[in-house]
Amino acid sequence: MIKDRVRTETYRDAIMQHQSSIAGKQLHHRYRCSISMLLRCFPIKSKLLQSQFTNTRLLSCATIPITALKECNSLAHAKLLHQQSIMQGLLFHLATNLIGTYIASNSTAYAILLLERLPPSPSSVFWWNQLIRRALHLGSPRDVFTLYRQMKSLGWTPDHYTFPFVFKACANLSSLSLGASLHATVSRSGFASNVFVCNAVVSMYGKCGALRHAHNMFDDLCHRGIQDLVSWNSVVSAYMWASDANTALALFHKMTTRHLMSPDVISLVNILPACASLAASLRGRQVHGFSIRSGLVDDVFVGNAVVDMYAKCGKMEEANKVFQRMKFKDVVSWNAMVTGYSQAGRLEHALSLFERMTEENIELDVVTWTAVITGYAQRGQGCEALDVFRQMCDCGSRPNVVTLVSLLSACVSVGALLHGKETHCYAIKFILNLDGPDPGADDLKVINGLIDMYAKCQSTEVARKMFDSVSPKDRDVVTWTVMIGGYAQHGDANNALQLFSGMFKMDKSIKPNDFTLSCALVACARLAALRFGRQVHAYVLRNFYGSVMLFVANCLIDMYSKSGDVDTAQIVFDNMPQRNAVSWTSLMTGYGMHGRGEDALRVFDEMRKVPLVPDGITFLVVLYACSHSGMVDHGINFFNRMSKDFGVDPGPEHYACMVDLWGRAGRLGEAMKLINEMPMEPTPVVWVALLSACRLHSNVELGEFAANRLLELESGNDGSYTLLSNIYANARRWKDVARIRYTMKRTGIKKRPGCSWIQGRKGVATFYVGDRSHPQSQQIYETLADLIQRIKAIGYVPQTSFALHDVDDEEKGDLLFEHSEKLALAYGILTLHPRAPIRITKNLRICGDCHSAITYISKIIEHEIILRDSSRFHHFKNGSCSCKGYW
DNA sequence: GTAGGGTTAG
Repeated sequence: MIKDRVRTETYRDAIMQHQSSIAGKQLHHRYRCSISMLLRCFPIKSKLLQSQFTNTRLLSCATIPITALKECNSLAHAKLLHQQSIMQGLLFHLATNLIGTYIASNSTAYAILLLERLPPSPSSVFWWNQLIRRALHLGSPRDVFTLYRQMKSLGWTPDHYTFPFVFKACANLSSLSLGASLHATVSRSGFASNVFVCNAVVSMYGKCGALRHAHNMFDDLCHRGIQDLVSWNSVVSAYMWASDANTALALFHKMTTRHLMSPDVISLVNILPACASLAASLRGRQVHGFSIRSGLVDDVFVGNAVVDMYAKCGKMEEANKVFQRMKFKDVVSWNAMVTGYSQAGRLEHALSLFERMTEENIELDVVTWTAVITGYAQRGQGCEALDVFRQMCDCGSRPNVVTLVSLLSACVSVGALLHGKETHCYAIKFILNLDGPDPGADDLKVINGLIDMYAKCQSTEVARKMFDSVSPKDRDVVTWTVMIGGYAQHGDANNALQLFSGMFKMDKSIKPNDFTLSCALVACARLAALRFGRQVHAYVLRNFYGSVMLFVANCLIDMYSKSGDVDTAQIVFDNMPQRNAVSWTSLMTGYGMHGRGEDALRVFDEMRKVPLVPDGITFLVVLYACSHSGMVDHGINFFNRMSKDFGVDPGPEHYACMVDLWGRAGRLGEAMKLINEMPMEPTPVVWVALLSACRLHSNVELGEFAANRLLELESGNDGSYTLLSNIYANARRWKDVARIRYTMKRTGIKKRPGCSWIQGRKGVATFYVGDRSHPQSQQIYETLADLIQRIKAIGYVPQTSFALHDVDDEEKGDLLFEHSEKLALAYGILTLHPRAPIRITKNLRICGDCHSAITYISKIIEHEIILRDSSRFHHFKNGSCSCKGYW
């Protein structure tokens, strides 16, 4: 009956027949027949059957024609086919179909089960390759190795299709050891002549950071004459991985000119970033031209790379032109533009593109968001960056390592410790993977960012704890650099130098880079640690011979001038192969600090001849130099010309400098007049300049006025209280002194203790006021007492107003004699070679009495005394000081 | 029938 129906009836009828056999609990036999019939007629159509097939109890006795099942690819079909081929004794013939079906339906475990039972044969290696390829594309390089080892242990021989996949897995794991041993296997098994396999080797070495090996393999291919375009592309890509864009470009050039290879899409997307990273816009333009002529520019990858190349070369107009003409744009095209504008500091353009992306329903990805966050961070708009981060999270976009590092730099730019901590929490929750024994490369980037953030947000101790928590073997040069830099800028510069030395001792293999060296030099400059600075300089010369990096050289100029040796700063400057605006201003600042205004102005003139256009900072430095050298007329002249002749409008800092200039020269009326003429509200620095001048010239009324303005703006500054208190003390207004001292006590403002240190023969010795902790303390005080006696005899009179106490004059004198700079000087005289210069650094301004005493002392000793205070340098020699009273 | 080289954020 059923047979008849099969011949004549429709699918619907057959189904009905089937259903009735279930409902009527018909004989098993009939049920089997109904399934067979349905399958025979309608093998794929029947959803109902698919669900029935999984019922193995029913299927175990049904015989289904194999042809009906061959083309199916669901797991259920595969299982049925598997079962039927066993039943019908066809498994061996059908195994490969089955494996394919299992792989296609993501059931690799079944596929492997079958492969384990199959006798190895070259033609069936195909299925292992399929499995391996699948694992690779799913991003599981470890599974690739498991499969590779499994197939070998079962007696299969990998072929020339297998190896490229496995090499790629090595590359993804960046495991040179796996890659190299696989390379050995390949050479032994006679695949050395297969260009596909060899190209994969080149690529693997490149991605594992073994550039030399990659190039050797490539040379080998060339030598045997079997290299093709992919070989060239692979080796160029290897150089790009090693960030050697110069060689990449040279190879590309050789490939196109000498070997007459015609670049393809991949050659172009390889070489355009090389042009970009070198800002070689001319070469980039040539490549762009070629891509237009060859029509390859229509490829979205090429188009994106061209846009990015122009953007990185700072040619946003060109980038935009290409972007506009692109037939097909994807999110990368937009990102390249957003990033370009953001990097060029044209954040408004970036933001408007960002908005257009939203309007045009282009899905923003993590790169888009990160580019905007970075744009804000670079501008110092940390709050906006954090807002964008929140928006990003709200939109469901997952921040990654780069986003977090950018966000941390945004926190740094606004000193937002709290937001930094929030970011830290976020990192722990979602980004950092701290389960393993040691942090991965991505983890380390975030940890480095966190150390940097804590150090720069005034939490050097937390930063140090994090630094210590990273095991020395896991630290990279950035880890060391951010910690050293944190100490140099925001913590104790001594710690920075200690850590810098410790780095060499702890890890012989670690090499400081230009950032590390700059941070160490910043610390030296802070401490005026000339000897340490010279050692760093020597290290630079030994290890970076002929290529002292611009940044480092600028720091050397700063270090030498701040350590009292501006002449060596000039030598460093003279020997620089290239200079930027910072080099010039650093040198001018150096001369300014030492009161060598004439030299500063000479440098300014030379700078204009280069020619370099002076900006706001240049003028600030020039005015500073004039003011510290007493060159009042020059200063006034520059101040008047800067806006008129150079188009640079003076800011509050320029006004402060002018107030300083008038004030030091004792022309307080003119200083006050200038403040009144200011087009903007005076900032604290302006009032500090006036207050200092009032202290210098004993003007109580104006001093009080300045101090009150200052305290309105920032009440927590101990310096302003001290200055005012000194003014009162000088006028013998002890009640006012007491009032100030009371206010300070009440509001918890503490006067920073004065501290001086001196470059001794063995190291640095540090002194506080009245310090008796030094082992040679007794000799130091004796030397000092002797000196004071001797200079009193030649006319020195202690200027008691500098002692901040309402006590009788004799006692004040005693306190004065214990000032840290005097102690340091006595120690220097006691321990240094006769005639060796004595280099002293003080954290605050030198006290007036000390200045007078040291001037006298320089008359009776043979040493030159070079003293740096918080404002400038004083070179004492033969009874006079280089500051000529301008301090 | 499978394979090698690729764009954007720090």
